[in-house]
Parts: sequence; C-alpha cells; structure tokens
Amino acid sequence: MIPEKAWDPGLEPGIAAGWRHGFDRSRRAYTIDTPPPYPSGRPWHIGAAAHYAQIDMIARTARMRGMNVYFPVGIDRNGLPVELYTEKKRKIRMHATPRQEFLDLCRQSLDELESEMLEVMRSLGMSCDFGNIYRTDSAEYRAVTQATFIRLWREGRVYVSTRPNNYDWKSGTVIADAEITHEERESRLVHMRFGLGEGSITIASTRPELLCACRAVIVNPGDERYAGMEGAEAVVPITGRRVPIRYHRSARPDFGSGAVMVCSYGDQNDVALFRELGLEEVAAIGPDGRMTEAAGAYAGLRPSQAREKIIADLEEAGFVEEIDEIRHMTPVSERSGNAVEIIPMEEYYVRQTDMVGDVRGASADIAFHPEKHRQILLNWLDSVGMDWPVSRRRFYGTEIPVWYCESCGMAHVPEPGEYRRPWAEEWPGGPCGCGGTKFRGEERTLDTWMDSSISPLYISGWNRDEELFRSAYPAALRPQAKDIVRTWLYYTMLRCRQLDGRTPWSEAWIMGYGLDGRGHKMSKSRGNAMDPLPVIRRIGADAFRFWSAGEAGQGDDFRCSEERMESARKFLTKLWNVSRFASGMEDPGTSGGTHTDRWILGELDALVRSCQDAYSRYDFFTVATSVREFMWNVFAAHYVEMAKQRAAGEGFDDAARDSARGTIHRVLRALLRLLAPVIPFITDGLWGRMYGGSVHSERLPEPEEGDYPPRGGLLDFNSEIWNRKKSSGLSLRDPVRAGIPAGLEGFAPDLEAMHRLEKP
RNA sequence: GGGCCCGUGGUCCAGCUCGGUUAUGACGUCGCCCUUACACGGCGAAGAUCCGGGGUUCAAAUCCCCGCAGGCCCACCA
Repeated sequence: MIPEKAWDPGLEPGIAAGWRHGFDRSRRAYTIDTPPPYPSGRPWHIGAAAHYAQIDMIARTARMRGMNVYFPVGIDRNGLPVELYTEKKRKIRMHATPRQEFLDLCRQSLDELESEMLEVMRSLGMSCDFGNIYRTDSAEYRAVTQATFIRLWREGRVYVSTRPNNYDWKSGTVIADAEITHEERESRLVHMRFGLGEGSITIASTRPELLCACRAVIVNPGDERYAGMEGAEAVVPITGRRVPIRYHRSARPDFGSGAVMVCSYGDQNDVALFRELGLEEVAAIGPDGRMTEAAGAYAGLRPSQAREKIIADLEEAGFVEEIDEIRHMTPVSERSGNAVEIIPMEEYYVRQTDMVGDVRGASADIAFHPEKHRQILLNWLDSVGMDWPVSRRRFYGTEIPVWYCESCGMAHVPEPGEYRRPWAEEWPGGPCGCGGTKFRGEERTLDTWMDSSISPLYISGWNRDEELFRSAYPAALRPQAKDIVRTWLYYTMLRCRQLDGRTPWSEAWIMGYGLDGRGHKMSKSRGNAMDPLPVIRRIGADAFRFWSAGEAGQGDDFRCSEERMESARKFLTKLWNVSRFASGMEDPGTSGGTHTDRWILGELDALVRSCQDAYSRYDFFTVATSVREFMWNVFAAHYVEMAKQRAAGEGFDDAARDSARGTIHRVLRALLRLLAPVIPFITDGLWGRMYGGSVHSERLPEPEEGDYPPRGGLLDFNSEIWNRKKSSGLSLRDPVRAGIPAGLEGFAPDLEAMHRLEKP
C-alpha cells in the first residue's frame, strides 16, 4: 500500500523528469499554434499561467486520443511593450539613445523577462518542446517575416501611402486600428460663435485647439435652421479665416447646434470629410505631439495645453457661449495608454480591405470553442475599413527590408532568405535602374503583428523545411485569449491566406480573461496583479491546473482567488487516498461480477461519455467538475464504502471479493486516464506506482455498452441511514434496524455489510 | 449609437438548447465524529424572492416581451 497519506507537490519535478513527448515529423501532425507570450513586465500574469496550463491540457488530450502532436513553444519579443519597459527601467528615451545600444538593452530586458515566463511554463508541466524554443526576434524568424514582406511587396500587396493615421506621439509611431482602444475621459465641449454675415452660428467642439485647421462647417441638409445656407461663409474665431458652410448628412441636427466644424484632424469623420469635400489639409499637430507653426500663437504647445489656452482666449474675446463638462470615449493607444492623434504620415500598408470577404468565408471552416466567440472575429471583420499600416518608427522590431536609391529615390527590396538590417547594412544588390549606386536603408520596423501573424507558417517550416511543412501545416488548432482575436487571430488568417491560400487551422480555442478576486481586470498599474510562481511553488502545478480547469466555463472570464486555488488541493488529496486504498489490494482482473459493481461501472460509463464529449471540445471545465463529482460524491462516498467489506473478503466468497477489487481498479484506471490531461503529475505518479509505465502513454477511456443497473434511490437511502444513526447517537459501525427499499434489492448484500443492517 | 455575453444560497458555479421531481455541486460557515484510504477527512445542518415586471402554459430558473444592473466588443455625435 502507498504509505504517504497525502499528495506531495514536491514530487512534481521528479515525475516530469521522466516525461518524453515524441513527435514523428514524417506522419501527419496535430499542430498546436501555441501563442508565443510577450514579455512586457513582471510579474507575468497569473491568468496567462492558467491559459498555458490549459493549452497543455489540449496537447495532452490530443496525445491520449492518438494524435501525433506537434507542440512548439515560442516567445514573442518584438515591438513596443519591451521598448517602453526598457525606457522606464533604464530611465532613457529610445530616440535619444544610439540604436544598437537601445537594442542591446531591450534584449537584456527580454532575456530576463523571458526566463521567468519559461520558468512558469516548465513548473506548470507543459509538454511542449523546450529544447527548441523559437523567438520572433531571432535572425531566422525575422528573415521569414522579411521574406513575407518582400513577397507581398512584389505582388503589390504592400504599398506606400501618405494618409491621416493614428499617431501615438509618446511612442513616436503610427499604430493600426487594431491597436487602439477607447477609454472614457473627461472633456470640455465648448460652444463657440463663428461669424456669419451680421450675426453668428454656434458650433460645439471638444477640440478648439484645432480651429487653425478648420476648413469647413457642415450642417445637415434637412436642418431647417440652416436652409439655403450652403455656400455661405462662416468666420472662424481667433484665426478670422472664412470657411464655407456645406451640407452633409453626417451632421446630426439633434446634437448641439447641428453645425459642425471640420478640422484636420479631430477624428476619423474629419478624415472622411476632408477627402470627400476636397479640403486643404492642415497639419496642426506634429510628429512630436506638439502644435505646429500652423497653430500660430499656440505653436509648440501640447494639444491639451493649447486647448486650455485657446479656451481662455476665446472666452476673453467673447466667442464662448457655454462650456459643458462631458465624458466621452477617447481613442487611446492600447500599449502606451496615450491619447491618439490623427496625423498625416507616409507609411507602408498591407492590403487587407480586399481580403475581408475571403477571411470571413474562411472563418466558416474553423470550429470555434466556444462557438459564441466566433462573433468577436465577425464583429471585427465588419469594422475593417482601411488597409493595415505596418511601418513603425521604433527600433526593437523586424526591420523593413527596403533600401532607397539616393539618386532617384526608387525603393528596392533584396532577395528573400537572409535577415537584413537596412539601417546598419549596405544594400546587398546591384545598381539601381537609374544607374545610381548609393542607397539609403529604411530605418523603420514592422508592426509586431507582422511577425506573430505568421506563427503557424513559421513553426511548420514554411519556405524552409518542406517535409515538416507537409506534415505540420495547416495546423490543427489555435489556442488564444479572446482579447487578441482582432489582432492575432485575424491577422494570422489574413496573412496565411495571402501567403499560402489555405486556412491556417481547423479549430480555434478562445479563452477568457483572468480577473482578480473581485472580478476586476488585473493590471500592474492597479496593483492587483498576482504573481503565479509563488502560488505554483506552494500548492503545486496540479492544484493550480485543477483550479484553472474547474473555475469557469470554457471561454468565460475567471476570477483568480488564492483561497480557491488552495482548495483545489483537497481534490488531489482525495484522489490520492482513493488510490491509496486501491493500492492495498491486488487487481485480480475481473470486474462487474455483482449488481453493485455493474452499477458503478454504469455510472463510470456515463462519466466517460460526458468527458469524451467535453474533451472533443477541449472543455476542461466539464471534465474537472464532472470527474470530481463522480470520484468524490459517488465512487468514494458510496461505492467504495459499500464494497469495502466485500473487497476485504469479510463475509463474501472469493468471486465476490475479487469482483470488488477488480472493479475498484477498473474505475480507478479510468479516472486516472480521464484526469491525466488536466493533472498530469499526480495521475502519472499514481499510475506508475500502481500499474507501471506512464499514464501519458495510455488512451482516454472509451464508453462500453453494458447492462448497468440504475442508481435509483441508492444515494438517498445511504444518506437516510447515516442520518438516522447520527440523530440516534449511534456510531457508523453500530448496527441499525432497517429494511432494503423496493428497487434496491440488488444492492442488499453490500448495503447490509456497509450499514450493519438488521431486519426490522 | 450598434452588437455580444451575463445576472441562481455569504462566494463561485451547474441546470436553461428539447418547460414538469423537495434547483446541482464546490468554497466558506456551524455541529458531531479519529468508522482499519483520507481530520488536507467523514457524517450531518443552516443558508436561494432562480435581478424586477408582464405574458404563453395545466405547469417556467428554463420559452416570449418590457425593464433594471453588470461585463466586453465595435462605432465618425462633433
């Protein structure tokens, strides 16, 4: 019999040391497109640890269903977050630091942060290939990213254009719509009087500092207050400029005065109007985030400062009618938190508007788990309105592989294959068509999603390893969190369809957020972040994994409470002790010999069916909760108690005794296999000690047809007897007078032994 | 403004697709018990207007409508 009375998490490392997870690259693979986590600070998010624990459950489930699982692991190391982290940590500014020096500092930060993440992944027992970690900032990865850029460039799917774009002056770069989020912020809606003939027209705006860039006023054509006014001129306060009044349906008569000033650029609507009305664009805000010369007296100020000053000036000059304090949704950079300005810049774009229908069609071929999260992608597809700006004025990213001829300005891309750094390297090709031989390297880098969106191609050896690619691509499954559907999931579908024509995976598994104990989003700035490592060290990976699986439904947000994680240990202790009991008796290899034994095998069969169904959807919540319910409240509480005397051979013949022992082992073997993907340490530890070998080489149990007696009122009857003994002050060992209820006659021998029933 | 999700004992969660037993289980709480697997346990107990209001029905947590309260996503109301 197993001597220890409880599961010891300290055994975990030793058990993991024996694991080997083979992958046969010559056979069709079950590829998991594992999310490469982004090191952006410490501690790593405990919700992410839960996320990776569950991704590992997917891999283990697939193996136990006979799949040839290819489970790579990578780290996403390009882009803004680590740059911001490094700037803060070193108290430096990127643009004021020599480029190579800044890159080296970022790399140091990444190495530190990465080792912590890998440590978490290892302690969780992840069965991915740690011997072959990929990094998106490696020369090999970046060469592949650049090769995709070069190919898209040659196909005309990448182009350069100057257009108003989301600009984050704090990080000094353009960002894509997908990187924008909206936050409710305080703002002042200023009602100003514009001159109009002898009188005036009132216009409300939250951006009065842009008056210098106002080039039109629009009113709704159906607005009676402004009938016949099209073509009239309004006089802009402060600047005195005369601008035309135009009809436009986007002016809402019911908001403010119904008249709107159109400036370059207050918001996306202004962008559309400038284009549509053919207005002259004015750059009121520069790339440094300050007002330009066009702002006259306000030049050099931040827009927020200029706003305060111009409001004061407007008030003094008597132009202000009233000011409302309002809260409205302001677009901010998701990664820096800075309010985004719209500034015209020349940038590289990847065509995507022409692919939206294609991606929508392809999404129909992907099974979503849970199905409801498909909607997140469809919603996003509906809102893709412009091409994807991919150039970033940042350092730590994959360099855009372009050189420009210094004579004619022509852009050249090199042959794909090598990793290129145009800002530091000479143009590797021949002279320009114009005869020019001097070239200037591009200094910008690519949006980090350009790297991570080819992860399924990269891990499958696309363009580099034909054998692996045939086996591993398209991938089987993409697991990821729901907050990056519009970025990682969408961009990956876009890019893979552009480059390969196929859909990158057949299934997408979308997980919810990890919230704090009160249900609020966790963040370092809020101070409610939880470090996963100390928790995992204290309670063990299996307890953490079991908590994660059983805490919330598949795809739902979940709360991270240490108290609840601790309590997951109790289940492991229970499993340990049930196994300990079984380990005290040999498995005779026969089972189901009595009514009671056939009953529990029927209960087990129902459990196996429901777990098989749940496993096919990678729904570990259903697995964890239904196995716990069965193991604890049915098998241990009722069956084991009923079969105990019989298994000991006390008052039963050898056949009945052996059937009890065999049935206990049969159920236990099934339970250990059912639980192996969720809690791989304890199940493997027990399996090895009791049955030899590794549970992870086994298959999940299959349903078996059989003649299974129903439960009937069995559980209630047991409870009733326990209750009766309790209320009469009897010990559970004391005999009691009670008859066997109708329908439970088959259980009589075991019930009589268990409760010491005497005929009434 | 549009959309998606959600609201069940102190806490978390199941059930709702295909209406019908005393609404599932866990955590926590309380009481009793060391019964030869387990005190990291066993048994028992207390604890729920199933968000509110209408409707359909013999019957609603479950279906329909209207609200209210959350969460999230999208969006050009300046």
